Amino acid sequence: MSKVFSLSEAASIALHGIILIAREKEGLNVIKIAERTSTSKHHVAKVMQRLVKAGYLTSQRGPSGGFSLKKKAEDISFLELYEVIEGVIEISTCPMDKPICPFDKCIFKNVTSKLTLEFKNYLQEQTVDQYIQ
Amino acid sequence: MSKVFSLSEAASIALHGIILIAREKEGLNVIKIAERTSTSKHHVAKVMQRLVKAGYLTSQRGPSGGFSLKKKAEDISFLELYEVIEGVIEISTCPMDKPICPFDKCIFKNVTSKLTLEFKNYLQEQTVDQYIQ
DNA sequence: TACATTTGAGCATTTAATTACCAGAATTAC
DNA sequence: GTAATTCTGGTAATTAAATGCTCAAATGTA
Repeated sequence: MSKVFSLSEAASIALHGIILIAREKEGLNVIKIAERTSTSKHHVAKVMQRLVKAGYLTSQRGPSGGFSLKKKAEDISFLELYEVIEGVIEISTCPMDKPICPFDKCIFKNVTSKLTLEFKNYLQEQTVDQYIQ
Repeated sequence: MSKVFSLSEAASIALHGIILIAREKEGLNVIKIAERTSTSKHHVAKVMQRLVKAGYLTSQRGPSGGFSLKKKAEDISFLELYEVIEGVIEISTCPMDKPICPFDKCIFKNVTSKLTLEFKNYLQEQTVDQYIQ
Protein backbone atom coordinates (compact mmCIF):
# COMPACT_ATOMS: atom_id res chain seq x y z
CA MET A 1 0.00 0.00 0.00
CA SER A 2 1.40 3.34 -1.01
CA LYS A 3 0.41 6.90 -0.32
CA VAL A 4 0.23 9.59 -2.94
CA PHE A 5 0.20 12.31 -0.30
CA SER A 6 2.23 11.98 2.76
CA LEU A 7 3.08 14.28 5.58
CA SER A 8 6.41 13.95 7.27
CA GLU A 9 6.19 13.24 10.95
CA ALA A 10 7.81 16.62 11.47
CA ALA A 11 4.97 18.43 9.72
CA SER A 12 2.45 16.34 11.59
CA ILE A 13 4.04 17.29 14.90
CA ALA A 14 4.08 20.96 13.96
CA LEU A 15 0.37 21.06 13.12
CA HIS A 16 -0.90 18.87 15.93
CA GLY A 17 1.52 20.33 18.45
CA ILE A 18 0.52 23.91 17.86
CA ILE A 19 -3.16 23.02 18.18
CA LEU A 20 -2.49 21.26 21.47
CA ILE A 21 -0.58 24.30 22.69
CA ALA A 22 -3.36 26.63 21.58
CA ARG A 23 -5.88 24.62 23.58
CA GLU A 24 -3.97 25.10 26.84
CA LYS A 25 -4.09 28.21 28.99
CA GLU A 26 -0.70 27.43 30.51
CA GLY A 27 2.23 26.41 28.33
CA LEU A 28 2.65 22.86 27.20
CA ASN A 29 5.99 21.09 27.40
CA VAL A 30 7.78 18.72 25.09
CA ILE A 31 6.93 15.62 27.09
CA LYS A 32 3.20 16.25 27.02
CA ILE A 33 3.16 17.09 23.32
CA ALA A 34 5.10 13.91 22.60
CA GLU A 35 2.67 11.83 24.65
CA ARG A 36 -0.40 13.30 23.01
CA THR A 37 0.92 12.91 19.49
CA SER A 38 2.51 9.49 20.02
CA THR A 39 5.90 10.68 18.88
CA SER A 40 9.34 10.92 20.42
CA LYS A 41 10.16 13.82 22.70
CA HIS A 42 13.38 14.37 20.75
CA HIS A 43 11.57 14.87 17.53
CA VAL A 44 8.99 17.12 19.15
CA ALA A 45 11.75 19.22 20.69
CA LYS A 46 13.38 19.72 17.33
CA VAL A 47 10.17 20.72 15.59
CA MET A 48 9.13 23.09 18.36
CA GLN A 49 12.52 24.76 18.19
CA ARG A 50 11.91 25.56 14.58
CA LEU A 51 8.49 27.03 15.31
CA VAL A 52 10.02 29.19 18.03
CA LYS A 53 12.68 30.49 15.65
CA ALA A 54 10.07 31.12 13.00
CA GLY A 55 8.13 33.30 15.45
CA TYR A 56 5.03 31.17 16.03
CA LEU A 57 5.82 30.05 19.57
CA THR A 58 7.56 31.38 22.62
CA SER A 59 9.43 29.02 24.84
CA GLN A 60 10.00 29.14 28.55
CA ARG A 61 12.73 27.10 30.19
CA GLY A 62 12.86 25.81 33.72
CA PRO A 63 10.21 24.22 35.91
CA SER A 64 6.68 24.78 34.63
CA GLY A 65 8.21 25.93 31.36
CA GLY A 66 7.02 24.93 27.93
CA PHE A 67 5.66 26.48 24.76
CA SER A 68 2.89 28.94 24.13
CA LEU A 69 1.54 30.77 21.11
CA LYS A 70 3.24 33.98 20.12
CA LYS A 71 0.65 34.90 17.49
CA LYS A 72 -3.12 34.77 17.66
CA ALA A 73 -4.54 31.38 16.78
CA GLU A 74 -6.71 32.90 14.06
CA ASP A 75 -3.64 34.40 12.43
CA ILE A 76 -1.78 31.13 12.05
CA SER A 77 -2.65 29.13 8.96
CA PHE A 78 -1.71 25.52 8.41
CA LEU A 79 0.08 26.62 5.27
CA GLU A 80 2.56 28.79 7.16
CA LEU A 81 3.35 26.01 9.60
CA TYR A 82 3.63 23.45 6.85
CA GLU A 83 6.04 25.65 4.91
CA VAL A 84 8.19 26.36 7.95
CA ILE A 85 8.83 22.65 8.16
CA GLU A 86 8.74 21.49 4.56
CA GLY A 87 9.72 24.60 2.68
CA VAL A 88 7.55 26.64 0.33
CA ILE A 89 5.19 24.48 -1.68
CA GLU A 90 6.13 24.39 -5.30
CA ILE A 91 3.33 24.38 -7.86
CA SER A 92 5.03 22.48 -10.59
CA THR A 93 3.55 20.60 -13.44
CA CYS A 94 5.94 17.73 -13.25
CA PRO A 95 6.31 15.56 -10.17
CA MET A 96 9.72 14.45 -11.37
CA ASP A 97 12.98 16.14 -10.64
CA LYS A 98 14.69 16.15 -13.99
CA PRO A 99 15.97 19.43 -15.34
CA ILE A 100 14.57 18.69 -18.77
CA CYS A 101 11.62 16.49 -19.65
CA PRO A 102 12.49 14.21 -22.55
CA PHE A 103 8.89 14.26 -23.68
CA ASP A 104 7.19 16.89 -25.76
CA LYS A 105 3.93 16.03 -24.05
CA CYS A 106 4.23 15.83 -20.27
CA ILE A 107 2.64 12.67 -18.99
CA PHE A 108 1.19 14.51 -16.02
CA LYS A 109 -0.05 17.53 -17.89
CA ASN A 110 -1.65 19.80 -15.33
CA VAL A 111 -2.91 17.25 -12.89
CA THR A 112 -0.25 17.60 -10.30
CA SER A 113 -0.23 21.37 -10.35
CA LYS A 114 -4.02 21.41 -10.05
CA LEU A 115 -4.04 19.00 -7.11
CA THR A 116 -1.12 20.66 -5.41
CA LEU A 117 -2.92 23.98 -5.65
CA GLU A 118 -6.06 22.46 -4.16
CA PHE A 119 -4.05 21.12 -1.27
CA LYS A 120 -2.26 24.41 -0.79
CA ASN A 121 -5.55 26.32 -0.76
CA TYR A 122 -6.91 23.97 1.85
CA LEU A 123 -3.89 24.54 4.06
CA GLN A 124 -4.27 28.27 3.55
CA GLU A 125 -7.90 28.23 4.68
CA GLN A 126 -7.30 26.27 7.85
CA THR A 127 -6.25 28.31 10.85
CA VAL A 128 -5.33 27.10 14.29
CA ASP A 129 -8.36 28.70 15.99
CA GLN A 130 -10.69 26.45 13.97
CA TYR A 131 -9.34 23.51 15.92
CA ILE A 132 -9.40 24.88 19.44
CA GLN A 133 -13.18 24.44 19.88
CA MET B 1 10.81 24.40 -2.20
CA SER B 2 8.84 21.31 -1.38
CA LYS B 3 6.58 19.07 -3.38
CA VAL B 4 3.24 17.83 -2.17
CA PHE B 5 3.17 15.14 -4.82
CA SER B 6 6.30 13.38 -5.79
CA LEU B 7 7.05 10.43 -7.96
CA SER B 8 9.97 8.19 -7.11
CA GLU B 9 12.57 7.97 -9.82
CA ALA B 10 11.63 4.30 -10.13
CA ALA B 11 8.02 5.13 -10.99
CA SER B 12 9.20 7.81 -13.37
CA ILE B 13 11.43 5.33 -15.15
CA ALA B 14 8.62 2.81 -15.39
CA LEU B 15 6.19 5.24 -17.00
CA HIS B 16 8.61 7.00 -19.30
CA GLY B 17 10.46 3.83 -20.13
CA ILE B 18 7.42 1.93 -21.24
CA ILE B 19 6.31 4.81 -23.46
CA LEU B 20 9.75 4.94 -25.07
CA ILE B 21 9.57 1.21 -25.67
CA ALA B 22 6.07 1.48 -27.10
CA ARG B 23 7.28 4.09 -29.58
CA GLU B 24 9.92 1.79 -31.03
CA LYS B 25 9.27 -0.92 -33.58
CA GLU B 26 12.38 -2.81 -32.51
CA GLY B 27 13.12 -3.39 -28.85
CA LEU B 28 14.84 -0.76 -26.76
CA ASN B 29 17.73 -1.61 -24.47
CA VAL B 30 18.68 -0.46 -21.00
CA ILE B 31 21.39 1.91 -22.18
CA LYS B 32 19.09 3.81 -24.50
CA ILE B 33 16.30 4.06 -21.95
CA ALA B 34 18.78 5.37 -19.41
CA GLU B 35 20.09 7.96 -21.85
CA ARG B 36 16.67 9.18 -22.85
CA THR B 37 15.40 9.46 -19.29
CA SER B 38 18.63 10.88 -17.84
CA THR B 39 18.88 8.13 -15.27
CA SER B 40 21.40 5.43 -14.40
CA LYS B 41 21.40 2.24 -16.42
CA HIS B 42 21.48 0.22 -13.22
CA HIS B 43 18.31 1.78 -11.98
CA VAL B 44 16.64 1.35 -15.35
CA ALA B 45 17.65 -2.30 -15.40
CA LYS B 46 16.06 -2.90 -12.01
CA VAL B 47 12.83 -1.22 -12.93
CA MET B 48 12.55 -2.98 -16.28
CA GLN B 49 13.10 -6.32 -14.58
CA ARG B 50 10.10 -5.67 -12.42
CA LEU B 51 7.94 -4.78 -15.39
CA VAL B 52 9.03 -7.99 -17.11
CA LYS B 53 8.12 -10.06 -14.07
CA ALA B 54 4.80 -8.26 -13.78
CA GLY B 55 3.98 -9.25 -17.36
CA TYR B 56 4.11 -5.86 -19.09
CA LEU B 57 7.34 -6.34 -21.01
CA THR B 58 9.23 -9.11 -22.68
CA SER B 59 12.98 -9.05 -22.68
CA GLN B 60 15.38 -10.28 -25.27
CA ARG B 61 19.04 -10.95 -24.45
CA GLY B 62 21.99 -10.76 -26.75
CA PRO B 63 23.02 -8.30 -29.42
CA SER B 64 20.10 -6.21 -30.64
CA GLY B 65 18.22 -7.42 -27.59
CA GLY B 66 16.17 -5.18 -25.32
CA PHE B 67 12.61 -4.79 -24.13
CA SER B 68 9.32 -4.71 -25.94
CA LEU B 69 5.68 -4.55 -24.92
CA LYS B 70 3.99 -7.77 -24.00
CA LYS B 71 0.50 -6.25 -23.80
CA LYS B 72 -1.20 -3.84 -26.15
CA ALA B 73 -0.38 -0.23 -25.43
CA GLU B 74 -4.07 0.61 -25.08
CA ASP B 75 -4.43 -2.03 -22.40
CA ILE B 76 -1.73 -0.67 -20.13
CA SER B 77 -2.83 2.09 -17.79
CA PHE B 78 -0.48 4.32 -15.85
CA LEU B 79 -2.19 3.13 -12.69
CA GLU B 80 -1.11 -0.47 -13.20
CA LEU B 81 2.48 0.54 -13.85
CA TYR B 82 2.52 2.92 -10.93
CA GLU B 83 1.19 0.26 -8.60
CA VAL B 84 3.70 -2.34 -9.79
CA ILE B 85 6.42 -0.03 -8.58
CA GLU B 86 4.90 1.74 -5.60
CA GLY B 87 2.30 -0.71 -4.41
CA VAL B 88 -1.45 -0.28 -4.44
CA ILE B 89 -2.55 3.28 -3.80
CA GLU B 90 -4.22 3.67 -0.47
CA ILE B 91 -7.18 6.04 -0.22
CA SER B 92 -6.82 7.13 3.35
CA THR B 93 -8.22 10.17 5.05
CA CYS B 94 -5.17 10.83 7.13
CA PRO B 95 -1.78 11.47 5.57
CA MET B 96 -0.12 10.53 8.84
CA ASP B 97 0.90 7.09 9.86
CA LYS B 98 -0.28 6.91 13.42
CA PRO B 99 -2.51 4.03 14.42
CA ILE B 100 -4.83 6.34 16.34
CA CYS B 101 -5.46 10.02 15.74
CA PRO B 102 -5.36 11.94 19.00
CA PHE B 103 -7.89 14.40 17.66
CA ASP B 104 -11.62 14.05 17.57
CA LYS B 105 -11.66 16.23 14.47
CA CYS B 106 -9.14 15.18 11.86
CA ILE B 107 -7.21 18.17 10.64
CA PHE B 108 -7.25 16.89 7.10
CA LYS B 109 -10.86 15.85 6.99
CA ASN B 110 -11.49 14.46 3.54
CA VAL B 111 -9.05 16.51 1.56
CA THR B 112 -6.35 13.94 1.15
CA SER B 113 -8.69 11.11 0.24
CA LYS B 114 -10.41 13.33 -2.29
CA LEU B 115 -7.17 14.43 -3.91
CA THR B 116 -5.68 10.97 -3.83
CA LEU B 117 -8.76 9.64 -5.56
CA GLU B 118 -8.51 12.33 -8.22
CA PHE B 119 -4.90 11.40 -8.84
CA LYS B 120 -5.71 7.72 -8.96
CA ASN B 121 -8.51 8.31 -11.45
CA TYR B 122 -6.16 10.27 -13.65
CA LEU B 123 -3.64 7.44 -13.63
CA GLN B 124 -6.43 5.02 -14.45
CA GLU B 125 -7.54 7.03 -17.49
CA GLN B 126 -4.10 7.38 -19.00
CA THR B 127 -2.98 4.50 -21.18
CA VAL B 128 0.33 4.03 -22.91
CA ASP B 129 -1.14 4.33 -26.42
CA GLN B 130 -2.16 7.93 -25.71
CA TYR B 131 1.52 8.82 -25.59
CA ILE B 132 2.79 7.04 -28.65
CA GLN B 133 1.43 9.69 -31.06
C1' DT C 1 23.23 29.00 46.51
C1' DA C 2 21.74 24.48 45.32
C1' DC C 3 18.73 21.75 42.79
C1' DA C 4 15.25 20.12 39.76
C1' DT C 5 13.19 21.10 35.40
C1' DT C 6 13.02 22.35 30.76
C1' DT C 7 14.57 24.06 26.28
C1' DG C 8 18.71 24.55 22.90
C1' DA C 9 22.06 22.85 19.82
C1' DG C 10 25.08 19.80 17.82
C1' DC C 11 26.16 15.28 16.68
C1' DA C 12 25.02 10.30 15.87
C1' DT C 13 22.13 6.73 14.22
C1' DT C 14 18.74 4.75 11.36
C1' DT C 15 16.15 4.14 7.29
C1' DA C 16 14.88 4.23 2.52
C1' DA C 17 16.05 5.25 -2.09
C1' DT C 18 19.29 5.28 -5.44
C1' DT C 19 23.34 3.91 -7.64
C1' DA C 20 27.12 0.79 -8.52
C1' DC C 21 29.29 -3.57 -9.17
C1' DC C 22 29.91 -8.29 -10.64
C1' DA C 23 29.35 -12.93 -12.13
C1' DG C 24 26.17 -15.70 -14.80
C1' DA C 25 22.98 -16.97 -18.59
C1' DA C 26 20.98 -16.23 -23.07
C1' DT C 27 21.33 -14.68 -27.75
C1' DT C 28 23.23 -13.10 -32.05
C1' DA C 29 26.72 -12.51 -35.54
C1' DC C 30 30.65 -14.03 -37.67
C1' DG D 1 32.41 -22.53 -31.96
C1' DT D 2 33.93 -18.03 -30.45
C1' DA D 3 33.27 -13.52 -29.23
C1' DA D 4 30.46 -9.67 -28.38
C1' DT D 5 26.18 -8.06 -26.58
C1' DT D 6 22.48 -7.83 -23.43
C1' DC D 7 19.48 -9.09 -19.69
C1' DT D 8 19.31 -11.38 -14.72
C1' DG D 9 19.90 -11.37 -10.05
C1' DG D 10 22.25 -10.78 -5.99
C1' DT D 11 24.83 -7.81 -3.13
C1' DA D 12 27.22 -3.73 -1.71
C1' DA D 13 28.07 1.26 -1.51
C1' DT D 14 26.32 5.80 -1.44
C1' DT D 15 23.35 9.46 -0.35
C1' DA D 16 19.82 12.22 1.72
C1' DA D 17 16.24 12.56 4.94
C1' DA D 18 14.32 11.52 9.14
C1' DT D 19 14.80 10.43 13.74
C1' DG D 20 17.27 9.88 18.15
C1' DC D 21 20.74 11.01 21.78
C1' DT D 22 23.60 13.74 24.89
C1' DC D 23 25.07 17.41 27.27
C1' DA D 24 25.02 22.40 27.89
C1' DA D 25 22.37 26.59 29.06
C1' DA D 26 18.56 28.82 31.17
C1' DT D 27 14.90 29.24 34.59
C1' DG D 28 12.15 28.80 38.70
C1' DT D 29 11.84 27.33 43.60
C1' DA D 30 13.16 26.92 48.07
